Amino acid sequence: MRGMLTFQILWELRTGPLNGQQIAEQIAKRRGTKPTPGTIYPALKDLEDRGSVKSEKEGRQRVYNLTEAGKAGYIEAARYFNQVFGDIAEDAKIIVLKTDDCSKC
Amino acid sequence: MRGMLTFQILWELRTGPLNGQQIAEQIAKRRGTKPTPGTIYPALKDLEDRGSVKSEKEGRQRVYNLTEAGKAGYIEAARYFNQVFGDIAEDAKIIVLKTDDCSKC
DNA sequence: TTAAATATATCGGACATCCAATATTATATG
DNA sequence: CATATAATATTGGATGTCCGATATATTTAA
Repeated sequence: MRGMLTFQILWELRTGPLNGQQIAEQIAKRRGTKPTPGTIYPALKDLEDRGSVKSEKEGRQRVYNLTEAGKAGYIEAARYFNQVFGDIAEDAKIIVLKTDDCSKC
Repeated sequence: MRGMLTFQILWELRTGPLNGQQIAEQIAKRRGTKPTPGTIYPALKDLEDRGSVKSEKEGRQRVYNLTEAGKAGYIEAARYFNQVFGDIAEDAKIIVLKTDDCSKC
């Protein structure tokens, strides 16, 4: 699906400003592997070019924040995600619950 | 995200055999636009080459079914999806509920 | 002061998605 | 029988993802 990385970045930024490496670490927590700089920085640059995030350089770190447009875009993407994946996500959750139960037997 | 289209195809096939156009229509129901032949048939061919689905030609239709490997692969992909997107999906659902409530005010 | 570590930034290449356009095959309709 | 429709199949191009490698900038450690 297109746009899933940027959607995840917007999701991470919804709670407050983060720098590039922090975003990568948050994504790593969920997906198990840390995205490399070659993944994170072009995506952040693209989001900034499109006006969804704004960054401020603080020393060697660049801190990223959602803009108003970014918040609106995140909500729109969340609605679309729910529309496309809502049922799929429910099934996935059930599968995990069933599989975990079985693995405890 | 990589692999999301094939994950959706496996999800549609989990309930029984479908042909290419039926799969496209099921995906269209959720995402609002119907994938074109250029999207569906290469993806189905790849899934068959990898042993996740098996097809049988019936007249001008080719009917696709999950294989045992496909079922296992679907469960694995569902677990990964839940791991990466479980929290995101919950938030997306909350956003939809809140936005729908507001649009009714 | 210098070296190491951290953070950022870029680029080329590979993979997956997505489509438009085109072609082929098989069935339905006139 | 000829035409239209439906389904499949393929290809090239564009977009997004993802990475490894490399380079630059800044802070920290030796």
